[in-house]
Amino acid sequence: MTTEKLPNGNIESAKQVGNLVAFHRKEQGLTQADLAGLAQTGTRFISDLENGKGTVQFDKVMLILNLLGLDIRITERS
Amino acid sequence: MTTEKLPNGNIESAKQVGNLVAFHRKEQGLTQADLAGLAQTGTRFISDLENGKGTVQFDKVMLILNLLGLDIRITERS
DNA sequence: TATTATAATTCCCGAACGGGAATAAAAATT
DNA sequence: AATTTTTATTCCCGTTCGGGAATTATAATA
Repeated sequence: MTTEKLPNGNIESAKQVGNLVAFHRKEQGLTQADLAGLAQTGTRFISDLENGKGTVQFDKVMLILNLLGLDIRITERS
Repeated sequence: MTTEKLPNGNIESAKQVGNLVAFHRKEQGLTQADLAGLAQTGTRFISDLENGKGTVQFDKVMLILNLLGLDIRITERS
């Protein structure tokens, strides 16, 4: 897997979100199966998400970010 | 339509995103058809999104936010 | 209030999500 | 290197998205 830098600024792609999810999941010592269990979803969804699949459902993404203690903020472009 | 306050802080629901989209779209003098055209999608998707449908596709949501000049930022919960 | 513009809802339906389970691949640990 | 754990990929298949178009409802303007 190509190690990509984590986005410090704005999110521009689903792949960046996937990287964030994978990073913070591991940071908390969780496997994909763990996170899938917490989110009441399947491991395939977690895998898809972490690999940057853009067509995943929006609310599921929000749920995962929430479970990992990540906040989403939307602001006007400066 | 119930006028709801726009979220100043973190996004917690798809409905909040929908409110943001609707607000900024109108602010820029765009109709749903206009925005749908820009995003190469249909008016039904815009309507669904603005009404808080959570199962819309993640990358489409990002595209719309982008087109409206809105930035997405994901940070660790303080 | 009448008229017009905009938005929401419904229908049909092809395309694709996503769960579960199994397998393959990759990573980690000893 | 061998074993074990974790992750990725594939399959089957029910469910649902989402486009287009038409209709209904709502909002806006004269």
